[in-house]
Amino acid sequence: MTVVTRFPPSPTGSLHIGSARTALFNWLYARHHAGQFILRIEDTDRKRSTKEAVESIFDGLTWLGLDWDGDATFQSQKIERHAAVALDLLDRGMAYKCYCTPEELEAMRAKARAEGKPVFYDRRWRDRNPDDAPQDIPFVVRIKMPLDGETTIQDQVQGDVTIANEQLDDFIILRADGTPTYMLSVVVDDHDGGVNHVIRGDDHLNNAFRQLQLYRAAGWSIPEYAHIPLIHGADGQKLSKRHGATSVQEYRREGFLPEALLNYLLRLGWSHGDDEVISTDQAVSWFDLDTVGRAPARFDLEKLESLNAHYLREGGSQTVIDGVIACLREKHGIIVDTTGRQRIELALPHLAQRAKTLIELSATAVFLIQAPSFPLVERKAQKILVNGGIEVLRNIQDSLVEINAWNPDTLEATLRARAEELELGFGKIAQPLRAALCGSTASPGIFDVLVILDRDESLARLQRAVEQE
RNA sequence: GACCCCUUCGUCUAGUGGCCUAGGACAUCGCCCUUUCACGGCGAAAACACGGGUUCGAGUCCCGUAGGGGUCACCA
Repeated sequence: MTVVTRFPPSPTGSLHIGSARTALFNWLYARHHAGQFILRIEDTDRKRSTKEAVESIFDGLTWLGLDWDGDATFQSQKIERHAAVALDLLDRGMAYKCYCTPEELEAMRAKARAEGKPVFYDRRWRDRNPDDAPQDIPFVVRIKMPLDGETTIQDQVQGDVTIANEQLDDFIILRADGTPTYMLSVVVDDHDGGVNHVIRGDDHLNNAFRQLQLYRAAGWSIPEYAHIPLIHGADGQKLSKRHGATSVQEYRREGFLPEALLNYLLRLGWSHGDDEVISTDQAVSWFDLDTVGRAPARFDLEKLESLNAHYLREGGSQTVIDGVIACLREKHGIIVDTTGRQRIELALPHLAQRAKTLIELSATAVFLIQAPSFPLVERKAQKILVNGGIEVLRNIQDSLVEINAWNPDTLEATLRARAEELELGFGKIAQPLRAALCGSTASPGIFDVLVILDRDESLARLQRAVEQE
C-alpha cells in the first residue's frame, strides 16, 4: 500500500510555524515511505479564506522545500460531493434531520454546562417521527453516533486512546443552507484522496473519534492516525502572535535559512538519539512516527538561532550570498556591483562565523561595499583613531604602501615587524587599522580584511583616515 | 465544568527494568586560543513534579495527587 499523507491548511492567514511543522512531519513520512504528500486547501469558510493566504501557504511550503504531489486541491470545489454523502447517509438512516434553532441549542448547552454534563445536543430529533417535522423550516443533518460502548483510536503517537461513546454527540454534517461542515468534508476528502495516514496536531485528537464514526457510517476504511503535540510559546501557552513571529515568512524576513528552520522544527518533538544537526536528506531516511514525543514543546528562539548560525557557516553557498545582497539592498539601501559581490564571496567564510542570521551577516558586510566616512559614527572606533591611532597609522602607512605582494603572509610579516620596531603590542596597530578600514572595532582578522578589500581600496581608506583632523 | 493528553537540567531532548554516579544540544558561567568581535577547544553549574505500590532492583511498569495543555460551534 502506498502511503498517502496530506496537509490541509485553512487559508485564513499566512503559513503558521506550527502548521509548517505538521506539514514537515507529513512530508517526511510520505517521502520516507516513498509515498504521496498531498496539499488540500480547506477554504470552505468563505468569509475568512483569502487568496493572499493561499499564496502565502504555497510560498511558505515552497521556500521550505516541502513539495507536494500533484496539484493542490480546494475543498470548496467539492462541496456538492460532500453534501451528496450527507444525503446518502440520511437515506440510509445513518443520519437524521434536526430542526432546532441556534437559540434552542444555546439554551441546551447552557443547561448542560450548568449541570456539569457533557456540553452537547440532546438528540431530541433523533427518534422523532418524521411526520412531526415542521414544514418550510430549514433543517440540518446530524450523524447518529453510537449511544453506548466505547471507541478507541490506535494512534501512532498517542497510543491507544479510548473514549466513552456517550461523550460523542450527534454533530452536524450538513448545515441548514445545505453546505457540509468541516467534520464531514475532511473525512470525504481524505477518503476520496486515498489518504491513509492522518498526521496532525493533537488539538484534533477529539475530532478523530467523531470522524472515525463517520468513516464507519460511510463504510470506508479508517486511516492510521498520528496526533502530534502542539508547539507552545516560551511561556508554555499556545503559540500566538504575542510570542513574536508565528509565520514562516516572518522567519524568512528575519534572516533564517529554510534548512535551519526545518531542522529546528524537526527536533521539536522528534529525536534520533543525540543527533542535533540533521540534514533534510537524513531526516527523510530516519523519520518515523514512533520517535515522536507526546509532550508539547516550547519554542526556543535561541536554539533556532544557533542552528541558523551553523547552517550559515556550513552552507557558504550562492543562496547565502544572494540573501546577503538582498538584505543589503532592503535593509541598508546598498546596491552591490560586481566588485562588491566578489568581496562578499571572499569575506563570507569570515563573516559567517560572526552572524546568527542573514540580517546580522549583511550588517557586518556593509563595510565591504561602503567605505567608512570620517569621523566615524561608531564612537569607540573613532576614539581609537583620535587617541593616538592616527599617529600609529601614519607610522605604518609607508610600509604598507611598499608591499606589492598583497597577501596575508606578507602583510602579517610586515605589520608584525613594524609593531616590534615601534615597540607596540600588535593590537595597537591592528585596532586603528581596523577602525580605518572597517569603521568599526569588530571585523574579520585584519589581514583578511586587507586582502578582501584589496590593495588599492585598503590604501585609499587608510589615506582618508590619516587625512582627517 | 466534562472528556482526552502530557510531566527528565532554564529550553529541546537521550533513556523502552540493572549499561544512569542520568547522556547530548542551546542558553549561562569559567579557562584556553587571540589583532577586535566571533569561531573553536577544555571545563563547571544545572533535571527524573510529588506520594504510594509492583520488583532482588524503577527515570523506565501500575495507582493516586498536583501542575500544565487540548477539545467541547450550523469555524476549520
